[in-house]
Amino acid sequence: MKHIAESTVRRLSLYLRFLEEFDARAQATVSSGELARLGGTTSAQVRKDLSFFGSFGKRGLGYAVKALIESIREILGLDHPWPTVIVGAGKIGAALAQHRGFAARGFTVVGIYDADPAKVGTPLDRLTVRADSDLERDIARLKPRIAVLCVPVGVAQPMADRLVKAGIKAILNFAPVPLAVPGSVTLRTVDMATELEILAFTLTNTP
Amino acid sequence: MKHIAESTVRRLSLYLRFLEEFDARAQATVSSGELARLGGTTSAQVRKDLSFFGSFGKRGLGYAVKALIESIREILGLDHPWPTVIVGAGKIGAALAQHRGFAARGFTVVGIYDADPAKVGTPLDRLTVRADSDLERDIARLKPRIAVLCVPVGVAQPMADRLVKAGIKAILNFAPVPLAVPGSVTLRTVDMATELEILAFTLTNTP
DNA sequence: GGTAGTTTGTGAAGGATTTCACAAGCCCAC
DNA sequence: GTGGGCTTGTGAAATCCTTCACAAACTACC
Repeated sequence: MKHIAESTVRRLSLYLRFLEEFDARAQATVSSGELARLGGTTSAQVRKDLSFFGSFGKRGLGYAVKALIESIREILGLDHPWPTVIVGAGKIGAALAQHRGFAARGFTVVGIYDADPAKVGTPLDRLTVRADSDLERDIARLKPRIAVLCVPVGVAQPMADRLVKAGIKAILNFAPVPLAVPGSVTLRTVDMATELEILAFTLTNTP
Repeated sequence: MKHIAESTVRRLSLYLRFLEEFDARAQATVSSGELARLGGTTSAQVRKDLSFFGSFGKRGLGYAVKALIESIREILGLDHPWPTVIVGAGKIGAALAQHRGFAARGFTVVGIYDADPAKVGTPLDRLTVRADSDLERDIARLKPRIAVLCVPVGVAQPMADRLVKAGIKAILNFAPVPLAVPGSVTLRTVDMATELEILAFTLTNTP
């Protein structure tokens, strides 16, 4: 398949949110213009984004909300659950483990791990923090393909290496350090400080 | 000034990290190639990024680490502190309030607020959760220009409106909903579920 | 002082993404 | 069934971002 820009995928995720809201309000169809207005983009952009994957609308009418939800779910791979592990049960890891939004989208947290014996055993929602030495066994058993990495900077790279070796195929990294992973593994780093710095830059450079 | 792409600013933030590491190891100069390798980009990109703001290197030699750190700090606006408020003392808000990386970059959290009386008074590091009714007075007094918004989806928009009215100029939004703010206010939304969905898409669409 | 070896800064080229603009298709009313 | 009013899907144009490639400038060493 042709390469799809990340910005396109990000917008599809956003459209999906809006569509679910429309569905909740029992609106049956929606136009590219409506989705665009909500998403802060243009109707042409919405149509182009969808057109990479097929033809989902009806001219003159717009898109059937329920059908488009199904289609986008399938495009994003959300038509089946994604067992996920969280590594690091510090403040951020624990917060994410209890985060509603993940489960709602099919990212089932099947385990949260920490190297600190003091944290092991802590209950978090329906989970209990487990020892990081259990990671390999649990990954082999529960077959999560995604890991959310919330460990301190110093141990992020070795832990990423362990996860890759254990069979993890995608890592969402919250440690403020760029990680090296093999090409067969997908990596995304979310760095809160960088986001604030972008804000600071904008404030500094706009009159 | 000419418009600068967000990707450029994001990379500058990254270069700054590397430069600080080089400085900690007492390396005095660095080439665009070294920065590029660490950052997963090309040396031409590094030089182009910097060239938007001036000419910082010496041909044949590279960049003086300490001087470039100073220059990038100034470009990003990190040469002075940024008082910041966190709104919402739930799991994510509390985690961010205690996050080391913010203070390290000059984002001083001057207050954390919540509407839930049960949370008000909770100590977090050197701060105590305050009532959200204190927001307007505190913003007027402490003059933060940046707010980190960690409230539930349902109240995110009204709270953003309040913050804007109170004088906040930039919002980092963790609520999974796009907010409307006036053009004079900068907004960034970080949506964890979207990040996971991008991973899911990649896993689904790579052989 | 001159030469070899680096590395920067930057126009120009190339590639990617967004926007434009319009034909084609659909519904509804009559 | 025909016309009017919408809305999609999509090539083409425009814009934005990255990579290329090379002259200019510096150090080191003889």
